Amino acid sequence: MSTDEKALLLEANRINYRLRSTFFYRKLKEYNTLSFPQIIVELLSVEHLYSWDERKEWGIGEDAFSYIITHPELNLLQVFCHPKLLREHPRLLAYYRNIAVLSQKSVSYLAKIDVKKKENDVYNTIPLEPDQAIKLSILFNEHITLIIDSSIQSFTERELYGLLLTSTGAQIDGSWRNAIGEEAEKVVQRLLVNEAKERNVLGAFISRVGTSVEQFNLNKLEEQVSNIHKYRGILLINQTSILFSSEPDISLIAVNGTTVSVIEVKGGADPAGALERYGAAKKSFGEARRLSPDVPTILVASCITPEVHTRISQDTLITSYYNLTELLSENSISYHQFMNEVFSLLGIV
DNA sequence: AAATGTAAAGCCGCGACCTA
DNA sequence: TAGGTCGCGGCTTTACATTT
Repeated sequence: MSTDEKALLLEANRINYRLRSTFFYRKLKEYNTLSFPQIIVELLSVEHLYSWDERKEWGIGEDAFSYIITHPELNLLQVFCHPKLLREHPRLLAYYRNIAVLSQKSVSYLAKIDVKKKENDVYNTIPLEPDQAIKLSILFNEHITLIIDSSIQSFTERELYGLLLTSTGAQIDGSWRNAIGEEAEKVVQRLLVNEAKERNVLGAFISRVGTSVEQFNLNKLEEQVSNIHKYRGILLINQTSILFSSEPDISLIAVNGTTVSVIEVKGGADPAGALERYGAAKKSFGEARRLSPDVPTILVASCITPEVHTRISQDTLITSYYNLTELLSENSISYHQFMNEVFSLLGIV
């Protein structure tokens, strides 16, 4: 790797990790994680209105139960999930799930229940069915019982909140991984739209909702480009179009509706993940080639290791490759190469 | 038949670990 | 040490089912 490339990579990493820091902070607020303990404390005033007689059926271990009930600062509602409470306040699903250190994905695997919608349901419009409340309580309580038992009579309130936060951190991390890929796709989409405008070939935007189109209007362009997620593509004045989707991320569509080329964007910058992203791109391109055997495929990736580079250059599945970081630097050679390739595939010189 | 709801599969990757 | 491999997170799309 040249010193230039090293500097480029370093700068890209610096930007990415700065974004990651603020992303975590933003998500922590968005998930309302810190408000849960307060909500629980408020509920403690009605704790006597909840019976724990059936605790055995709810997955609560007897040792853990007696430990909590005799603990000076921990309360039952704080630690164990009560099915009635869960039905009354479905949003607290997120609290008990994280106390039990279960991911949304794990709950969907283990209890076959999609908790995401219910956790985000601020207005309590989605009811939680009785059997679901029981099922979830059992799962959560079994896990928190495991944790308390493993602590050997030393579990504290601070540790309880520690669990809440670490589990939430894992969730935010997963969300971040999505955001990386999404953002990289959008970056390339915006580049294409702007270039289309520069070349005076931008005809209209295709809206994601319904079938509406928005005629190209210079005054609205800036807003449209910053809200690129609202659009599923653009129409060009030579009656071709560029479509944004997933798998492939971007498709170039000919006058007759056939796909002239597919573009896959990989935003991840971690060298350790280079081969994996290469594999993912191959998978996407494989599908495109299956549908039309000779279609040119273009890979845009942030980080390619030497090993992956040699594989790409020998791989007929990938027609051409561009470095995303290079593409983004002002007036770079690869930017022009990329744009020339894309627009000539669309019949624009 | 159209609209809406739900489950499954696929996509977005990272960090830890391990090896050449 | 670089980077290949593994396992895991969330989110979106797709396929299928159900309701209107």
